Amino acid sequence: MVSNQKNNLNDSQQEAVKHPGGPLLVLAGAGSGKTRIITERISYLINKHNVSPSNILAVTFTNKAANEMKQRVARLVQKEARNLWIGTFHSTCLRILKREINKLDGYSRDFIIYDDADQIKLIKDCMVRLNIGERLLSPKHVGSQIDSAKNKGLGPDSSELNDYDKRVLRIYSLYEVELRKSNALDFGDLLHVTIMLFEKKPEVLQNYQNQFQHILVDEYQDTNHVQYRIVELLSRIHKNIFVVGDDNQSIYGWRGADIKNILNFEKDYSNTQIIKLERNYRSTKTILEAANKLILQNKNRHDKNLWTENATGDQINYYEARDDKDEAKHVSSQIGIETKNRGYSYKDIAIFFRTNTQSRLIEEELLRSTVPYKIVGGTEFYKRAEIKDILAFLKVITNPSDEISLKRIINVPPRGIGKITVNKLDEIAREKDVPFFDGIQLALEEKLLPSSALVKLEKLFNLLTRLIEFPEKNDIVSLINDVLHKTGYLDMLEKEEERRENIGEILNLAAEFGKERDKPTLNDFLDNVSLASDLDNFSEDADKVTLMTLHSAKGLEFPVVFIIGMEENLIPHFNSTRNGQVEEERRLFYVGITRAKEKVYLAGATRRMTFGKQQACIPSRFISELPKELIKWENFDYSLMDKTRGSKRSSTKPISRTRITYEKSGRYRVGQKVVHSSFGEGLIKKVEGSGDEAKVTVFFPAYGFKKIIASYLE
DNA sequence: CTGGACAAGCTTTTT
DNA sequence: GCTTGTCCAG
Repeated sequence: MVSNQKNNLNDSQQEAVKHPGGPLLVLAGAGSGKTRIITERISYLINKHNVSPSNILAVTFTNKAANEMKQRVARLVQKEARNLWIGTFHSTCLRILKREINKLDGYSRDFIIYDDADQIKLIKDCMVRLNIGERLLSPKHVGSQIDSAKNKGLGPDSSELNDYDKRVLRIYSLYEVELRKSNALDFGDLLHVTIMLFEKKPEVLQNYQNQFQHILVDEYQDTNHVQYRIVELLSRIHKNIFVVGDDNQSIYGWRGADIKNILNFEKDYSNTQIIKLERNYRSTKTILEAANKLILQNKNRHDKNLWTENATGDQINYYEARDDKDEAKHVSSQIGIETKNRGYSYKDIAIFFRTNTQSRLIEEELLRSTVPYKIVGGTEFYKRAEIKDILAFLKVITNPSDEISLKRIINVPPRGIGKITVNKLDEIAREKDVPFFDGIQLALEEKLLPSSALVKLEKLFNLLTRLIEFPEKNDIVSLINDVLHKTGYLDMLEKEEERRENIGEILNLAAEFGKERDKPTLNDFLDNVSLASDLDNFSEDADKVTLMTLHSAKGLEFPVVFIIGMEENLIPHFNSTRNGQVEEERRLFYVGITRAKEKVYLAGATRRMTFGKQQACIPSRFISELPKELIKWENFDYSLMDKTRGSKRSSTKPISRTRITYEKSGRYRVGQKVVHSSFGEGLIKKVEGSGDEAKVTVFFPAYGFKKIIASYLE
């Protein structure tokens, strides 16, 4: 938080904090003190209006934001802030379901949560059973279809899913049956089943409606339909719904977030008051002006005009790198300059990118130049095989019905139970209509398998039963240790230093969890882990450069921000240009720029390794949407004018390929009509160079003049 | 049944 | 370039 705002709220902010009640929409621009409004509002309600903390529900978008909010409120409030309901939609719904879900037929409170990897596995199993080949229908696609149905609150039998592929619907139906059998909920279920509960058990809904006298929602622009309904249902009695958001920062459309929720708020709630926060306390005038001009290109938005009294500050730097390696070197050397000559600490600096894979080269370069960094998200800790294995053991222990987890560990470490045995067990379980685990027991009792298999299965069965009977009074740490030793998992990792370290990390997590909770149960621990993400462990204390995706960057701020990969097909991402989601990509870039307090560095490359192949790239259209005078162009024309490089490169390539590109670029001449994948149809105005590196200047009616690498044109 | 060798497919973004 | 899946010899 910027110091000039530390103690005093401005008029609009005060108006929001002291809002008398009823629906309120706070349209808060980037850096206008959004989160602060919510914390101040909560403490105002508690301190000045004597509202009990347990009657307040505050929903945020990430666990990190929730934790931060809890801490800030705790500092402002005398009373027990612990009773506040602060969390993400998912964690809030989880909390409700853990108390109430048994009131719904077919659900029990000791359910476990399936993450998306578990979800995909289960979908694959279902597809095999339904004889639907993965070639015809990708499980991932099916998964996103199911998610999107759940985000709309639609079950597999819903008539509103008529336009869905029939096969997807059959998979969805079976998938639901299997989820119930495994006593598991997927991420979408946490919200979807909560709505079902509220609809089928009005008395449960009423309890919560009465309890939550005040509901506050942060990042309202990112709510999807189910989330919208949850909030709407819960606020019906007291109608004190206080939402804060910025439509310009809506970046989760792909997850079902509906920007209409914020655009139509005043239509949805009668007597809505709207307050706009347009003063930015974060960024320099330069950064803000660039961001404002950029977002002006979007049609679908509330009118806002962000302004600041901060200094003008430095120009925005744009560096056009030769290739992705050069880009990484540039970032790393600029970090060196900023820290050594300009007094910035490593923790003042962040590097944002569109896709997680982009981080690798940067990491390598930072390692080489010994710049300390931390990476948020990416190949997440919780996705590592050894972590998933241990968690699978724990899930089976707390919930033996969990088929996906049981199948994961049935032969880990290798104990001679292979595919054939598993398939037979599958058959047995399905024939007798019992969960997979009971199928094992049945096979043992009735000797339904060859004795060699039965011996191995019995060993495993006894091992698991012993672990399941592990007395509750023992803590989770010793349970994990027990799993590690008795299953032989630790022996298996004898030579795998890094994996053992990760195992150590999960032990630390369990120990910490044990300390935090009064009576920590295994099930709670697993819930906690399922909803946790790397983002939560992000700590501002360590003096390290932060690396993360543009999506994870939302809600954060840094004095110096680097955004890399400023190229067409990366931002806007390839998939978004075709689906007409360019506005959302623009908002994403907007989010990135507005994280910066003082300096913005943009970088893009003319060549980049994708799929293990060098690919030509052209600058992102968003670069040309920034006011030219605010930008310091570094190296911009370098790649276009450097002729030696072009000949050098083509000489290292196989002759046949060079010849082909020669012929291709030789096709182009001034006045010719060409088609580009992103810019559409255009007219050639100038041709420079030849071969692979030929540059063609093309006029596109919608985008103006562009210099393009010949091989990029159709 | 295991493990190694090879092929295929793949990349948005996250709770 | 990396990860996951498949095939085959042992």
